[in-house]
Amino acid sequence: MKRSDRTKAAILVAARERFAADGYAKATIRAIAAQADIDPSMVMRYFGSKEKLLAAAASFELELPDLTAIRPDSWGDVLARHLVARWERNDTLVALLRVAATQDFAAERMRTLFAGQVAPLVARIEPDEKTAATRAGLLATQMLGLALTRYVLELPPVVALTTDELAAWLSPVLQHYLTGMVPGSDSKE
Amino acid sequence: MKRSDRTKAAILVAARERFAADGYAKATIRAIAAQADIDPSMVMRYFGSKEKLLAAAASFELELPDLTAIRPDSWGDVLARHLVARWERNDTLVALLRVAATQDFAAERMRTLFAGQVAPLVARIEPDEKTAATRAGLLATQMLGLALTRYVLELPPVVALTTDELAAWLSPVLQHYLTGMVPGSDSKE
DNA sequence: GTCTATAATTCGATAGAC
DNA sequence: GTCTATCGAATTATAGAC
Repeated sequence: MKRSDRTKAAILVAARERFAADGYAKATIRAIAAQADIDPSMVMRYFGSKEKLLAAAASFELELPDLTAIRPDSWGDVLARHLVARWERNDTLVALLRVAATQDFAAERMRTLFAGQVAPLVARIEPDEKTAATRAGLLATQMLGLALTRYVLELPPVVALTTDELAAWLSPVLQHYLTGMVPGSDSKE
Repeated sequence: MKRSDRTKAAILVAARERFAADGYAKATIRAIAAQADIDPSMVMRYFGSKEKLLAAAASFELELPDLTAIRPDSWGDVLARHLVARWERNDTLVALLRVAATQDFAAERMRTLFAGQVAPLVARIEPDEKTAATRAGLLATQMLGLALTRYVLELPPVVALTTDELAAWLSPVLQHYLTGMVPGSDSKE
């Protein structure tokens, strides 16, 4: 374990915090370096550019549960609990979300993350390809909407909820998106 | 109707478009002025500062329907149709949402808009004050999540949905947040 | 009312000493 | 590896000519 590795790790931690708190433009390399207590030029030396620094700092795995190993009627419940727990105080997610609101390359990264991790999960339980993509997209509207209102906009009533209450409210919604009838054929899940 | 009024209106239109497309930092006064085909100094003359320009450009009414005039079991449906229709191609909303992701004063504005327009709507159909605030907050997670994924992140499956399909999917979710049982007392709506 | 010129900052990135 | 110094570019905002 070299000294440089520890320095790089410290930079990444500070970068996540600054990007998550301030977004891309306001999170300056100078501010990130100051928080990591190193020289700003070291950031450039190790990561090449600000954009590459963000790419390194905002890379992560959702580590979604395998729904095929679970009873279908508890999919929403399991997924809600998992995501709420996994996202609580997660600078990496908030950093990516905040930056993606203004930087195209970060939004593209978010789309890639969605296509690579959320869509495949749903594809394994929904045979129709187009329907699977739709269900995954709807899941994203609710989950990213939660992250946005709770961690970025910080709407008071959303912040006030406990993770247990959140999971309880979200569970039937995710279940609806995963198993609900597709509009056109009318019925209820 | 003075020339100056037309100029101000043109600036506001251009500002909404630039803020909605680029966020706060990248939407420069120069770029906004160029799009409105006027001199950058005129923007300062009329609005004083960039922050005041955003405040003027991102002010709007949600014009939510009065749910007390509607049968309770169609609340979700009416609200879903209304919001989906009202938000389609709405630069003002997207501008505020995008800027709120990085600028504290815009996030505060979003919280004010929520507290002033969404919360009161729910308060009229939910007697318990705390529960009403929670329901309103949950509504916001889904509706702002839709705006985020469809208009800002542009997740392909979410963009691909028609407004009718969207309303059909969202309707039971909004109904759940408006009328569903509060976690703790278990039952279904 | 409109525009030019520029002040005052700030930032990402680079060059090079040690 | 680490730091100083600085370049070049871009920004908001202002002062003032016409």
